[in-house]
Amino acid sequence: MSVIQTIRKATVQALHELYSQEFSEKDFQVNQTKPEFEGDYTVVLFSLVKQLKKSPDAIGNELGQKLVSSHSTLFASFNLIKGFLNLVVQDDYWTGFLTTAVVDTSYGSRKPTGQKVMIEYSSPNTNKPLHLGHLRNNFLGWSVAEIYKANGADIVKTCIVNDRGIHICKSMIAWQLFANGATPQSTGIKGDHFVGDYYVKFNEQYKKEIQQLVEQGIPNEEAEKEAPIMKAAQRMLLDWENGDPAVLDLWKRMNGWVYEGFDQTYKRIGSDFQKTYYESETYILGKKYVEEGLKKGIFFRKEDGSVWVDLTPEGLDQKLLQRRDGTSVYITQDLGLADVKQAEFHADQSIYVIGDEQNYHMQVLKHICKKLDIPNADGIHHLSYGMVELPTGKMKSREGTVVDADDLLNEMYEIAARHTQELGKVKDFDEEELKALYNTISIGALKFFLLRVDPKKRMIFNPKESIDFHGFTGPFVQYTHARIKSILRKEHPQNIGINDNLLRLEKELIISLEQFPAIIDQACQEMNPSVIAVYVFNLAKTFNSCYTEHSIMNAETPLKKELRLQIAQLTAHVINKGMGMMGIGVPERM
RNA sequence: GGUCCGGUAGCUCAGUUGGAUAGAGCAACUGCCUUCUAAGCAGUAGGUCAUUGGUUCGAAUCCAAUCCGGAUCACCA
Repeated sequence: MSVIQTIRKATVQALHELYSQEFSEKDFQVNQTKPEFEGDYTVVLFSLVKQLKKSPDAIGNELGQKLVSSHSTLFASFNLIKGFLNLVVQDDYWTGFLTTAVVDTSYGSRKPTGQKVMIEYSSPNTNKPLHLGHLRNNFLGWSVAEIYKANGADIVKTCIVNDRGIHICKSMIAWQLFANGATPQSTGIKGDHFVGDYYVKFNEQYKKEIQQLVEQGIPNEEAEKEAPIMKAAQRMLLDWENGDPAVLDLWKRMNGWVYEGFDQTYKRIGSDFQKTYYESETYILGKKYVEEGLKKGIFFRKEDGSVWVDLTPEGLDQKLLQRRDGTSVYITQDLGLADVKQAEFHADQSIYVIGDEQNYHMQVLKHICKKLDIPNADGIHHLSYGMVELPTGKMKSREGTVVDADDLLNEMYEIAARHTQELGKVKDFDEEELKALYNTISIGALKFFLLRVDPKKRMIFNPKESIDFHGFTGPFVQYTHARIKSILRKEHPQNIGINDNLLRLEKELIISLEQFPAIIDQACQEMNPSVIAVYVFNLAKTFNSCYTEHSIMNAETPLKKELRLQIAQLTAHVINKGMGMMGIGVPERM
């Protein structure tokens, strides 16, 4: 049990014994004591005043004495300032925690709870390469999965690939028209970029054709429908749905190119999935729910034959589920997929990592799943994240204002390499080691940058300023780890018991280390990796202060040295584990 | 127009079961490498927590109204 939990329980009991009334942990607050006061944790007394009809000072004195006398191994003393009861925890208690935790190689991981959690993320389209927005999605999904794992959950990572539809047909048509049989192999262009280029070409040609038609006096709206290249794309979509072998063949070929490209990028950023679903295989699945919903009277059919669900009682609108021509729409596919996934994995919780533009859609999906009695529909959760924007505004692929994922990764790599060389670091690394280090640093900087912000907030990325390697960044934390490892290579702690007075920074570090499991828990509850990022940064900062202030190798006494080695070792472990939950590696040297 | 989300230092962001004098990083300025890695440390400066009112011992945090920004409400996905 954590210190703060112990204090809460002890306080409930002490209050009960003092005043013969029932209390719960919600009747008062326990916070970490502000640095300007003496103490480690603080019980806020104001909320007890009404119930006890006593002054805060009176309660504080009685409670403080009671706590210190009944928990003498935990508390050293207390002091009382304006209704705040500051408790000083025994140094022995902290060092006792330290010597136990430092030998626990799994510190920070809970035992398996049996809870099964499905996380769907990434979900790319196969007509263009990944961009910065996808990276935020990937990093979030992967990280939340790791956080759940650390909290004892059994995780299934899934991905739904949007491999069919008009957007793919656009790339296909443009390739037929303009490629002259070129391939990624013949041009040396990465497959997903290759296909994406034809998507861009389609839009250029489409624009031209619209303009020509408009110049012929055709209204803009009509021109958009009548442009030959658009009509060709629509025809191709029909041919695809009718199973035209030539179209299917081209489709498979071009998707294959894209997957090759995606695989490279996924490998580079460390994304993986246990199960990948393809929309081309799942898009018809929803139909049976339409029938079922109609039978149960949950859905209704309008005069034109289209099928709807009425969600006005839930405060939403009516939603279309099947077009009048009998084809299904986006949400219907999602219904089918939700059920298939559930049948395959029986998850208690199903998390969808999707942009906040789909908040409404996901709300509707959950309501319908519940109405249809899809198992564990209550466990559906939309992990909604904000868009990544440029200083100039939203990224738009059609206008070429997207930050491409591969380009960005390459650029980061170059910066990491240049920066490392300028600092004159690791002169004795061979080429392979250097490559690995530049990768670790650049990917770490990028992941940390995207994960340190609360997912639900929109964030701004300024490519000009690029990403810093100083301050609240991945490399800062990685550097702290490398520093510690440099010491531990020279000397390890003996892992003996410690009985020594703690200096301010030593104690601050141990307190922080002790909070790690609670931090993981919070990050898990909130599905928010930024909680980990902030924590790990603060830990590293405190360590660096301590490092400069108090020498480890030349400590005042052998016992001090042992203490600081233990702190250093546990700090390295927690940094490693915390960064690992964000998919960020930590180097031994940098 | 309805619904949802956001507005905290010049910039990027922390800070919700309401708690002590609102915190980091970047940028600016001042110091610190003959001592465990200076991708570091110590310090200075920078605030009407969008605005107004309310709730109470106490509000960046809760409530109401207003202003600003965004998303969404498609027989697109």
